[in-house]
Amino acid sequence: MRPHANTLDAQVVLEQPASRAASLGLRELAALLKIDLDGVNVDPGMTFTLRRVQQGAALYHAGDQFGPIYAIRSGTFKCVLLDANGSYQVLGFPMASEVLGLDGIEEQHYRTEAVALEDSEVAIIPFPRLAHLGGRAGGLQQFVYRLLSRQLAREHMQMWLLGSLGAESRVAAFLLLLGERYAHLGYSDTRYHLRMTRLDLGSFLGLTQETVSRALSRFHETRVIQVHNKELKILDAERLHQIVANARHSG
Amino acid sequence: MRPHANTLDAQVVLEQPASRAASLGLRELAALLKIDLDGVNVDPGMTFTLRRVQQGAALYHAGDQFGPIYAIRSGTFKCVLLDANGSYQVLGFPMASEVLGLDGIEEQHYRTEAVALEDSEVAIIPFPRLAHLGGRAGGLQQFVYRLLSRQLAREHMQMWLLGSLGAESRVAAFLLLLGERYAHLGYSDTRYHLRMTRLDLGSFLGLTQETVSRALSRFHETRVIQVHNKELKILDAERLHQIVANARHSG
DNA sequence: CGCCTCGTTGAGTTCAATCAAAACGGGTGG
DNA sequence: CCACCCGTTTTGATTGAACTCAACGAGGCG
Repeated sequence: MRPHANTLDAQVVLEQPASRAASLGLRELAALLKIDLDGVNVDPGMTFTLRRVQQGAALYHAGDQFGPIYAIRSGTFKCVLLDANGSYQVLGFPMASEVLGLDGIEEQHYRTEAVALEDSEVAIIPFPRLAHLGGRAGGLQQFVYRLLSRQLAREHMQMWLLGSLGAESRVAAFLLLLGERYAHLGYSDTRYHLRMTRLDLGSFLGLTQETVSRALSRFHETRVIQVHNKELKILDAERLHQIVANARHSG
Repeated sequence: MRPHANTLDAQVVLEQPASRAASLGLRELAALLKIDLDGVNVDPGMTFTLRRVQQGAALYHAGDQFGPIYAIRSGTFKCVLLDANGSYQVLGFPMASEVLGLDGIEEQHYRTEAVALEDSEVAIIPFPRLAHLGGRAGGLQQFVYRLLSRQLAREHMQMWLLGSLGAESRVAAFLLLLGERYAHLGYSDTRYHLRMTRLDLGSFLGLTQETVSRALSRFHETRVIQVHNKELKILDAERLHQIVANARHSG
């Protein structure tokens, strides 16, 4: 109908015998994801169930118990991070050959919501089962999975920060997050050393060094923080949280 | 000297007998990374070498052959994405208990540069060796590693886009990237369907729907693209690339 | 047909970048 | 110890880009 088709047509599967219609072999999955399995001994009998998702439906919701991850066979999704107060940040538009649900590994529940933008089809990859395979090295493998997942979650927060906060809110959020990280290491969360220059901080926050400096000065004047060079002390964490909540385009 | 110390002091290691000074056991590493290994059978003899990095030195450079990943034992780093034309984007400031180098797995070379912001210490995790463990399930494991790594690389690009491009550049970059993704799936890279609303696109790009719409209209007027609702055609990809190069604060 | 969401366009305003210059701080060498 | 230099930080004035508010047009669906 349209002059150009943009979906991997579901017919491909539908027209196959019914017995094969609802699953995918490991090699097919690897081909779909463009991952090379040469030299690896794989169980040829391993199959992955397919699942249809119609337009507007969510594959999983934020906060759902972590289960499988999903390889997209056809269609398009949007991945959305939902803020507490109802605002939302789109993190990406995964399409065929990409994977959904990876960010849930560490916390054991999905952190985002995946909504189909058109009728789509995904292969279900039972991640938990996968992770328990691999005998002696199994522990190490999970190790790394979690590290990677953690990193993903961190970057999602960063995208949220860059995508939906104004300049002062970004600086405020950064100060609070850095405090949390120091607290996690056993240090004070209200008094610490900024180890980076204003320029680096600006680059990280998507701001110029002047804007960063001005934000810090303003916070200092209003007694929210106390800052001298790289030495920083948070005086009113509550106010910082309020400033973060005053996002720019977030209602 | 300072009223509050913010570094995990290197003395902790230095003061131990020399034979133990330069390495870390698996359980210690897990503790450092705050990862639970309970119930997992681990090789207690497995150790990880420590490495010092002094302030200003790079642990690895962008483009280096991928080797180990690094767990930070003490200190602070900055992770920098270097653009072709010299501009740079800071992706994060990893500290103790976090991990460096994960984004290199998929492409087999590090995509970022990790510079120490203070004298620091890292544990070397020989990732390639790790990935080859795990017999029958080894293939699947690598499978997932790559997926995660890919995702990380994608989000780094997104952070670069949000952090250092102006509104029109963001839209232009998005259109080109989407074209590449469609090309990767075997479709036209110059003519495709936008499956998301302007609102979602705006959220993703850190812009309002109006700004997105205006950018598209402008591109349409100047014959760079042709757009009607969600139907899109790129007429002058070269010009789009130029627009992306005209970043806002980029060097 | 009427409703509703989505998209476009315009006018006015705000916020952060830019340009410019001065103050500061740490390090070096006289 | 002081003078100097460098990179960093701060502050000010101005500009411009993107947001906001508001209205209208177009398409989809019951």
